[in-house]
Amino acid sequence: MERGLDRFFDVFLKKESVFFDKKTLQSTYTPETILYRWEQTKQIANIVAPALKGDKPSNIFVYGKTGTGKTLTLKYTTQQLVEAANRENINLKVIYINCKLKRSADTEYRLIAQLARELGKSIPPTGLPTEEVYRAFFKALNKQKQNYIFVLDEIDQLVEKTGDGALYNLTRINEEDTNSQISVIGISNNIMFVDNLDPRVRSSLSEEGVVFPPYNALQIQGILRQRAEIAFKAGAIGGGVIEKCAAYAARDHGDARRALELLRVAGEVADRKNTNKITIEHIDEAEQKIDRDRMIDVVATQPKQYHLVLYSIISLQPQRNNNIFTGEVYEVYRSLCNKTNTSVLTQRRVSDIISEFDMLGIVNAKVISKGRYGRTRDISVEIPQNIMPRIKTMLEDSIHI
DNA sequence: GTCAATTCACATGAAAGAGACCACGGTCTAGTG
DNA sequence: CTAGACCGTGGTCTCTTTCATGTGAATTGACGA
Repeated sequence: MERGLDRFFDVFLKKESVFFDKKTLQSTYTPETILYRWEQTKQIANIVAPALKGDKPSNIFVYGKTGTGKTLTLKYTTQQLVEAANRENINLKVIYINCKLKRSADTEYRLIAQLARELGKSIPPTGLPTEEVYRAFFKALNKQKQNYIFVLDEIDQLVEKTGDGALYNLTRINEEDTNSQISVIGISNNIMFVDNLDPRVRSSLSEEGVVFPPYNALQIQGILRQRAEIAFKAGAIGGGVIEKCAAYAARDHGDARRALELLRVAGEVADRKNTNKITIEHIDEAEQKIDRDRMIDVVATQPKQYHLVLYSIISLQPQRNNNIFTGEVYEVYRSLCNKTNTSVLTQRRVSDIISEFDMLGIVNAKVISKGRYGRTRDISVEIPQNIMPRIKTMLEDSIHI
């Protein structure tokens, strides 16, 4: 036994890998040059440049689908700006905040608390009135004369969840008598969200707008090549591999992040198969693997009640051949709850849970009208057959059947 | 046969409640000089 | 006298319930041809 494991590790260590340095394929990696985004970089630089003279730059609204380089470009541009400001001895601070991160900045309280923390205040995660946090925040702003740029990533998430109150207050700070001036750069991948904004917030936030169009297939190829040069050993990429990765991603609204992930996983697949060249087949496999892993992960991290609902849907699937209605799901769910001694949620809630599964892509739930026989959701399961057994046992484990 | 009214089975929205978690200020207690 | 334990109040946040309102087409039933 021990000998066998010895050999295993030996083999593992000696095993050739197609990778040279994987990190360039990770989404956190910042390349030295950002491809195909010169136009946007220039625009943003132009808008924020007045900060170097101590003026307040206009607020910016940045829009673009996921994986179009928004965050990357913005981080790069603001970093350059800060460096320039330091050279000129200008007081300028850029604070980047991602509003989507759970328990970090996804509510008004947490956003302001996070900002205040960045300014050196220590704010408890909860327990204080929001006003109190605002006071602390303003005090920190006023402590010294300084210009701030707040970059709020995924700002649409914040507004969707908690309204535009925080933005309203932020954009109004300059009207008040403060030592510091602040500019807000809002990043969103949803254009429609500005429509639901208070008109004052909207006009103030979108003083300037910058749009990040999706990459086309050729551009994605360029990006992949740039990264692959460092990520893989020479000759590790078979013919047509880059092209195929790019094609997959371009089909899906030009998401470069997806393309990079695809390439990385394809490399891992190749490694596992002990080949030293990535081929087109590996990409197909990688694509499936990504989808499967993602779905398994999503299901696994749902809470128990969700598992009960999903299990109800899945157990209805064979007999009803994918024409499952909310009422039926609820019936099964209720008896399941009784069987497993779990508290029963209302149908209202279960209805919401089902639509959340829909959004996660685990089921497809379309609202249909059956005329005289009412309105309901037409639910069908979207879990691929080859991972169904795993999902099922996972659910059964979770709900103790 | 045609057309408007009816009706079903939920969907969808808004508001409020429950419970977990937490800060703050005041009061109590025990230890110290 | 003071530091720390303890408690009540009031705050946020998530998940949930309650109450109210909306909705689209199959069905129904009145009507006229």
